[in-house]
Amino acid sequence: MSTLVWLRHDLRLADQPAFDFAVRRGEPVIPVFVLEPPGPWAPGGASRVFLHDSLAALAAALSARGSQLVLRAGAPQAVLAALIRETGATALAFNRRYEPAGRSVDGALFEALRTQLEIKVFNGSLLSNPPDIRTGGGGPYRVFTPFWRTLHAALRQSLGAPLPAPDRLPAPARWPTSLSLDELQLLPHHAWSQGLRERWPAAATDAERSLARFLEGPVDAYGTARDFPAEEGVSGLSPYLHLGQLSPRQVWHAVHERAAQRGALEPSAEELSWLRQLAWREFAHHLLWHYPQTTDAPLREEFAHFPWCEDAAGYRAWCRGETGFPIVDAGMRELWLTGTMHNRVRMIVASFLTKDLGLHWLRGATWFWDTLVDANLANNTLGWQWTAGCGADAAPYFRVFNPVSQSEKFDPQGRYLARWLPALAALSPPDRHAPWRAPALSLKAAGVVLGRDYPPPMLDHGEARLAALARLKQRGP
DNA sequence: TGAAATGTTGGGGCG
DNA sequence: ACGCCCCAACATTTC
Repeated sequence: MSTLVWLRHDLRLADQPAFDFAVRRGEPVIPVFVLEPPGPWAPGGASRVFLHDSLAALAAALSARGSQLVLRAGAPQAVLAALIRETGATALAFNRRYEPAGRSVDGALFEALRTQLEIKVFNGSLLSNPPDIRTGGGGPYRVFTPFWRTLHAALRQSLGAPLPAPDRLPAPARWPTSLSLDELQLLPHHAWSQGLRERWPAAATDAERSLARFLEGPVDAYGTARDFPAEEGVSGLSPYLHLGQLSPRQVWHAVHERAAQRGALEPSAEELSWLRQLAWREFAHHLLWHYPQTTDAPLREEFAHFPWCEDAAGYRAWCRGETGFPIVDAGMRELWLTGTMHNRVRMIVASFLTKDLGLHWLRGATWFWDTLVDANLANNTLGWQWTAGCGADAAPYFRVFNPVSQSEKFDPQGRYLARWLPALAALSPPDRHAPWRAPALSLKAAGVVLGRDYPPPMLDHGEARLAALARLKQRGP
């Protein structure tokens, strides 16, 4: 007699509906993580590293509460069926996941095992269950703003307080065998991952600390500061929201608590502009739930046969941060070194890939998938389709970012550029945005030789923009 | 959650 | 005083 809790994107103890159910049930609780065989959109390199550290942190938190984390590998249905036999478990609890591959695994597993034991499925990673948010006509939303209005109204009605973490988890008399964390082989053999491991400590307490820091002050300037990648203007919570060190409900609740503490009935405009970003995450999952094919296919039909370019050398330069456009290269190097990129810069590099280089948005999505610590299929899909213009509520086709003016506008002091492109740090801030335009004397004084210390621009943005507009204009059936 | 081209306005220099 | 040009600053349109 025991309860299995199958963990996936909910690696925490607080506000964890599956754990809450299991503890209330009063029988021994066996937390288990199953490393699944690779399939489409299986976690990429950076995600696996973060998963490794996250599992280690969760195991530590569990053992501090008299429990353990059981690690297994294989197809979940077979693995859990075996575990049920070994432990005599009478119930299985887990929190829903929303990406297509996970849904089909979970659905088949539910049907196969439901006759053997009680199975409870909860919502642990979203503020709302996708099928519950509907337009007046009963269909899914495809535009963000009306989605946000409806979601906000629904949460005002029904979102409860987060569940407390259990003090202790009742342990079974005998623990089932577990693989060691190293046996999951989530870490690469080379040393690349050290930077991102330092940048992203993986415990739930680390996530809570980040949230607290953000609510300490930065949230009050979020609306404008969030656009400046050199500032500490964003929360940096996305990896934790992805693996579940923090639940969106905890975040929502913390903001409302903050407002209540100063006697306000509603969050401030700045606080709301941040919660709005959390709603974009909801919207992405809502779309992926209703349009599961969009991980690989454009949501808008007229893009099905779009003439994307082939440019292997261009793609390589983009990936490596060697395009010669500093804001693009700085972002791509931040990504490689830390496993994240500031959101403003994500839009700029994505526009460069899909518009200036004309490459298929899936090329970008795939690279992000492998390198982002916060890689999340719903967010990644929405973001790339939005930029490419083929998604829901997408950027109009003519919206092409100018990498130089964006850099001048959002990194006016060139501090972000200098941080990630040390070769340009000796240039005066105005010269960093477009070093090929800098006076020869300035380059000389800074000891910068284009082509040696930093590449010349790989294309002419003005021409690339016109070519992109021409391709986009004549798209369609 | 763009940018560039084009249009409009108004101040100032100047003959 | 007046008309003319230039151009910055801002607004509108177009891609």
